[in-house]
Amino acid sequence: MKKVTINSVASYAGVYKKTVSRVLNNEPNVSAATREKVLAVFKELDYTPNPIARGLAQNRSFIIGCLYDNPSKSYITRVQTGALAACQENNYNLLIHPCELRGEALINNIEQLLQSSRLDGLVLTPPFCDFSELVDFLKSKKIPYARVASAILEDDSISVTSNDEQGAFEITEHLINLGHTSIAFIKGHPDHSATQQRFKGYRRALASHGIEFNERLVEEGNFSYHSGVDSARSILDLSPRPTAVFASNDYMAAAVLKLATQRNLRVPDDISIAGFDNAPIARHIWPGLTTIAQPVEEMTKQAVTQLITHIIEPQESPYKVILEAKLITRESTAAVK
Amino acid sequence: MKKVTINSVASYAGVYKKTVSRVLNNEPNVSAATREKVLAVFKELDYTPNPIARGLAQNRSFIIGCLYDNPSKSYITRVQTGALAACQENNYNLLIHPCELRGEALINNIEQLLQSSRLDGLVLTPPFCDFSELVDFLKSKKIPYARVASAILEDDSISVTSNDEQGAFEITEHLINLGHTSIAFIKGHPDHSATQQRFKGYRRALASHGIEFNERLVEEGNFSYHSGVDSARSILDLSPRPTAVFASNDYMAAAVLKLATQRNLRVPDDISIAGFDNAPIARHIWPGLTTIAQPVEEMTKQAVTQLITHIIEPQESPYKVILEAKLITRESTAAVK
DNA sequence: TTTTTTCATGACACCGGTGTCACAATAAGG
DNA sequence: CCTTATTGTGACACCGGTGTCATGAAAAAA
Repeated sequence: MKKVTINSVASYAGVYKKTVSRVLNNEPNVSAATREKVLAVFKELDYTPNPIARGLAQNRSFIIGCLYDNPSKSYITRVQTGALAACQENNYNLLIHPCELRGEALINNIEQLLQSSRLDGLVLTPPFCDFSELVDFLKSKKIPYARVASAILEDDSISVTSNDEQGAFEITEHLINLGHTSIAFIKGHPDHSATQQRFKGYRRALASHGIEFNERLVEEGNFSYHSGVDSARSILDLSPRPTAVFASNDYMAAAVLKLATQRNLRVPDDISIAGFDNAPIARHIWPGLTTIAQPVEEMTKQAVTQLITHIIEPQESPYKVILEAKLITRESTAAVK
Repeated sequence: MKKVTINSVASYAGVYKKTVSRVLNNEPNVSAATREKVLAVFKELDYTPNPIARGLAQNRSFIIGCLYDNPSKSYITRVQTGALAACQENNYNLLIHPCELRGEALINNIEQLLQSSRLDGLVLTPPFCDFSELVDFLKSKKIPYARVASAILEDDSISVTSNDEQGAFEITEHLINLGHTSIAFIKGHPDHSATQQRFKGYRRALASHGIEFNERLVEEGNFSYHSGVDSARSILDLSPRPTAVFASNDYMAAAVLKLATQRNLRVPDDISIAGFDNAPIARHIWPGLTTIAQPVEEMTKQAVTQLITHIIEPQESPYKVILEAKLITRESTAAVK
């Protein structure tokens, strides 16, 4: 495999390399005949432009960075899938960068990343999407970024979200419609805006059905399975025991299910359990979890597509979309007996 | 943030840029005084070399590609974690590239990837690590690669593996020691070498304990949860029903557990279930799954570290390591009644 | 002390593209 | 038919580093 460079193409086609570059970039001011000729040589020599050289000349890397700090592996892979789809369509590459939001030197870490990799832009997934310290830093450095699943919409940046509050409202209402009035709630990680949103939806559903909010039914979790176990213990120890539990994600819901089963409670006969996210585990366990499905891949794909569009040619008005979340009922919720 | 280039550093330090380059790359033939001076300027101007320019000059991209085609999200993220750890230590970046082994044009796809991204090397995860068509292609193109969790050790390339056969032997023996003699087995995806290895270990354990192998107890799966459901159905329909099931991974084992529970079988009292991989789901369900834990992150980290070492300076003898797998007993297996 | 070797550094081309401008050829306008 | 725009292409510097070689100074050997 001898190297095919722009120079070899140029001499082979009998034109100057700048002309080849013009064809490559679909620039105007190239005669149709020349364009055809060069394109034919591309085919014949099987030429692919060197992205590194291009990057050097244009000060671009054709790489997007994806920031995450999330205990849910399934969420991460869904984000990656969506981001990769967008990247591939645009001949971009994806660089993944897990790091801790509360790490001692997040900003330094990111600065280091940007300096060493010359990323063209960043995708901020929860909880980074709502971390103003980081967002402000990126703004000051003029690094393009897009936010996925953020609760903050006022910001003048690219943002693709789904409606967490509404999803939580619907799943709570689903429980209420099944006759439940004592519904425990497990919160997510306080750094994630989804945590507040889902809690709001839960409270709004209670209020709109005239059910009094009871603080003792609320447990603090952090989206991890382990935190779900602790919360579940507190909830199942309550007396009277709630007839339903709504956990802010499926891992914590799975933890409730596990503990309930260990205690010989029948789900959903003795207690209904609902989750959020439609993670794989929701259908891998018995009974399957009633949950809310969010279009995570689609959100991320749209966000990254817009980010790349913006990088290539800065847009006047920021792209903002809110996608629908959908209730999925499985066996873990049933009418109260 | 004005740009700091090698030229600005050079003029600031009063040396020629090549000298700066020498300091950057720790080349010999730089006087201690000059080196100190240049290093001081690095600090003062907060200089970071531009990897793109470097890449152009050295025809390198400082990017490793990670190939996978795996239904297990937890496995993928573990691989990524290990690979990222190695990359970060060496100032490399990781590019992830999911693609289908049996896709119509895998080789074309990979060729395209290599041409467009100028990757410095590839990590092959199962099932790619044992796909000779791809390995031969990479060899012919002289693309450095490392294989993770491969069963083929004869190859003269970097390979880090754990002993699947031995792991399967141990977990089968664990069941036998609990008194089980009728142990069903669910195979993995036929394209994965682990599938054969685990099956071998299962058979060796049976043989070494004088238990006759029964073909009717073996089901074909493909590592997906869904395939586990189908296999589980066949196994639970057998009469007499086996007293234990060993599934080639935890997702399929979880499927067996789900179906058994749906049919009101008690696990492990009525039937023991064992998995493989120690995926998160193994401890997220009740009863927790007895399984084999492999050091996936560590394997990948070592493989990538060696790959990078090899890229920087080709090694004479290929790096080969086999790491230990470990039996983890949980509640899903018990003595036969 | 003279000659040879080693060492530190400079000069410059080069990696493979893109940006800017000059210039000739062609098309449009008066 | 001549002047003025427009268009297609070439020439060349430049992006920010590294490779190669020349050269002068210092150290080692004769």
